Amino acid sequence: MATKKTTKKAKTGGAVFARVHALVRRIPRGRVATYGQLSELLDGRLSAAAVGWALRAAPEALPWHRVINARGTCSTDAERPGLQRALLEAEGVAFDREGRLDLARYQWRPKQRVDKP
DNA sequence: CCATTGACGAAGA
DNA sequence: TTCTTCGCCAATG
Repeated sequence: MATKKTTKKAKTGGAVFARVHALVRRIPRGRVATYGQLSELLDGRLSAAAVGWALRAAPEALPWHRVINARGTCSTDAERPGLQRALLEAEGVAFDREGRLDLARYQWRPKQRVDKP
């Protein structure tokens, strides 16, 4: 290997969005996932920020509203005020008065049950 | 190719 | 607990 300028460690040729897309689609209705969680499910090669980038450029067909930050708040409030919260509430997710939800209760758990007493 | 940004996360104050 | 700082990777100009 002689010329190695572009660090293509992982098929970054636009496959980033495709990967995130496939993962977000697996999130069941009434459940949410954090950016960091998605990054870990993606082998942790992508950072949470990278996941956010893919979602921001994602089509409307993608249920991005099920993806929130680690604080349990909607980061999209700047671009889509109230939209993400409304969509989640329609799926049975309850929000706090400060616009936050209980991650321990609504965070999607792949491969395991998600019911908390 | 370099610099800046961004819907993030973790750690420190 | 909240706010700030730094680091993360990818996309854009």
